[in-house]
Amino acid sequence: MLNPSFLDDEKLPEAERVSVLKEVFHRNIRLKQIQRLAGLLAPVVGGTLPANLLIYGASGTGKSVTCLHFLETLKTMCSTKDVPLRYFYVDLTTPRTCFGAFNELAIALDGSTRRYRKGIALEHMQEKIIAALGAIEGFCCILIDEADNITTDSDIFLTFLAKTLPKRVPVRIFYVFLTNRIEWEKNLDPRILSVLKKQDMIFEPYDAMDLIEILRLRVEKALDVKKVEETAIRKIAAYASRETGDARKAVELLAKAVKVAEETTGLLSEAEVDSAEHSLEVDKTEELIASLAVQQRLALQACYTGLRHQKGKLSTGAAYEWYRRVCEDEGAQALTQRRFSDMVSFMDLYGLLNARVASKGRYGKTREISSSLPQKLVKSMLVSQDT
DNA sequence: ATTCCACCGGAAGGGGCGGGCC
DNA sequence: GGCCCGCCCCTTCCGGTGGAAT
Repeated sequence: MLNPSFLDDEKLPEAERVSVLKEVFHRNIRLKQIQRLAGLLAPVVGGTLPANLLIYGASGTGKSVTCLHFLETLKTMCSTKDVPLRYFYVDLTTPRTCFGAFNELAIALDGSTRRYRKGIALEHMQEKIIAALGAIEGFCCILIDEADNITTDSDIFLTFLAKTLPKRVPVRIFYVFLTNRIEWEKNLDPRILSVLKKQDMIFEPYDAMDLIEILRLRVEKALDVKKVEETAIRKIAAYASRETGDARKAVELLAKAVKVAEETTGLLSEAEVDSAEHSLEVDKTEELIASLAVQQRLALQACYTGLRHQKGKLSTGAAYEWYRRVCEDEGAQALTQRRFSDMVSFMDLYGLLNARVASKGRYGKTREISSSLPQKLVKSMLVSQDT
């Protein structure tokens, strides 16, 4: 491995990240999307305010990077025509409250890195934002990533964007909202929608060909190309595109496969990819188990201890008995069966076990709980929790 | 057809706590 | 920093349910 950081975006310095992205776009990936963006936002070059834009697309389809890249080009185009354009990026990737959203916006606008103290009145934040925008002229694009991620009072935030802000500042603003939830628009206040006067656009997931290009680029940057088989890349792309077409996942899988290859043959072929796929799945499950709440972990532990003693299926009642015993051992307060029942359905939902309701006629109706995890994982879980 | 088992899963209400707001 | 309200977790209560048994 020559330069492993190219397999992990988090570790890549900003400048490198940008140059990698440039190359992605040079290879004509996302070309269609860029052309559509251009079609919709082009008016600004001629000095007209374009409509606001709402972009849908699953995560990992390159919405953010494509938009950032495009806005950068748009900016240079504008400057050759003497149209002043600035753009700001508001990242709501992690859920924010209404206040938090204002905070992010303020940070993006005034360039400060520190977050504003919480406990400041909302109006104060709004004034800050207005002041920052009041200082600039011409056009301004605000790119709001994961706009659906505002947990509370998103109406207030959006109303401010749509109504208050344009009135209070001289700069002419247009927005680009990114979201991966198609139904977001539906739970918005229709009045806000009408003010926004927006246009929609959809980002298709990457197809296998796109992913192959992206992976090749990473391989060229990060690895000794001779040690990577073309078929392996294709396989990764196939895995990723079959699932969601998420480029991040594809790169993640590549990284894992490289790790596997390093530990074994030193050569990256299809076999390593398969093995990486598998171990990635195990990692995810372990992570999921580790992140469970205490009670849920106890319940899970109880189910699998029960299943060990009684092969096959377990009824809710029996599982609950095990659970009470486990709780006693651990010195924890056992919850009610009602709650336990909910936890079982929860864990079924997350694939940590199978639980389907079945009627046993005269002998009642219950969930049949059975294992859905590989034996190895179950063992390591029970061992690690016995300690 | 009826009974009845062993739970399901909705509703309502209590209580603790953490985040929003000043 | 401190207060307060909303949310989440939990319990209690209870009507509902599919199909073996009778």
